[in-house]
Amino acid sequence: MPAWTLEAAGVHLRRTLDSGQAFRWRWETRNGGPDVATGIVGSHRLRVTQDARGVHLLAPGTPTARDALARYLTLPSPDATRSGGDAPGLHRIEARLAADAVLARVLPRTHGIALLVQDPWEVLISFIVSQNNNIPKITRSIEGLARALGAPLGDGAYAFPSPARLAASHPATLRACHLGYRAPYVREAARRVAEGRLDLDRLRRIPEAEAREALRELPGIGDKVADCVLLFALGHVTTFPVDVWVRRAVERLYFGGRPRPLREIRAFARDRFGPLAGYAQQHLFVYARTHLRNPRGRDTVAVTAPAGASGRARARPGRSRA
DNA sequence: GGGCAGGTGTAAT
DNA sequence: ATTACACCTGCC
Repeated sequence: MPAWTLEAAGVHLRRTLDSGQAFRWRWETRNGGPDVATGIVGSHRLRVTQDARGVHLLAPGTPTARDALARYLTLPSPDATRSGGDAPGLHRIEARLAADAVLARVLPRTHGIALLVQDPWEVLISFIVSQNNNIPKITRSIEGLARALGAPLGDGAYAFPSPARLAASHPATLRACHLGYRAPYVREAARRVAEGRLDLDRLRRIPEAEAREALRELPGIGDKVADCVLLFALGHVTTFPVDVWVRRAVERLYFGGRPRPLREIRAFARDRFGPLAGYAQQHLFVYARTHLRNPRGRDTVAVTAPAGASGRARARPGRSRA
């Protein structure tokens, strides 16, 4: 009962936390009640759930934990970008997205995805680890880093390690986290941040393109990882990271399944979605993960079919992620 | 067991 | 300026 509640209008908590932005949330299913998620945000181990009234923070009940959750779930706005002003809210954002005929058919299956406001340092390392990798293994590597180098938070939870701790870590420690060839990338990023050669907070305040360039200076960071950091942590919500899933979705839903060069997909997204590109990307990603798992499938009809034919889900059962 | 997974760097045109 | 290939590792 001592839950503190956040209205979070229009947010689908589970979809949001499972939408590939964050790697530190675990769900437990409870029969008889709503599912509960436990996640590490900064130095807090948060337990949250959602019902019709909103998102409830079950524990801990401290003011700092509340602040951390509130900030985490504050929608980065494409309009008010860095000048303050009114945030549009998720309903309004999705209404605007639905002006796109394809997204209008995607949204019924993906609505409620919020962009989180995460710690840039954690996101940087997490997405370096994500390259040419899969989600379960990324999750284990991040968990391993936290366990080995992060501050203990109680109940077997550990904060994400600081740049200094990671920079000073022993190679064997990183090896035990199964980073593979990404280990040197992680180490170098940690060094640069720890030594102040890369100022992540500064990247919030400069134009997206400049921030991207700065991130790409780091070894092991290309457009995709840089874009993820810009979008998921630095408030540059017009960014459109293109991974294999988003690429698949765009090719399938907008280009009749024809392969397109990466640069074309990026340009297409800019033109088509403008300031809402970041949100559009999340919906396309989640849609692809749940409905386009078969690389050669023909499930484009589910979304691109004429108006009368929509409605019934055409998706195969498919695996859902752990 | 070769191929693939939320890419990137490098060496070839 | 594009295109191919290798790469840690775990899983099928």
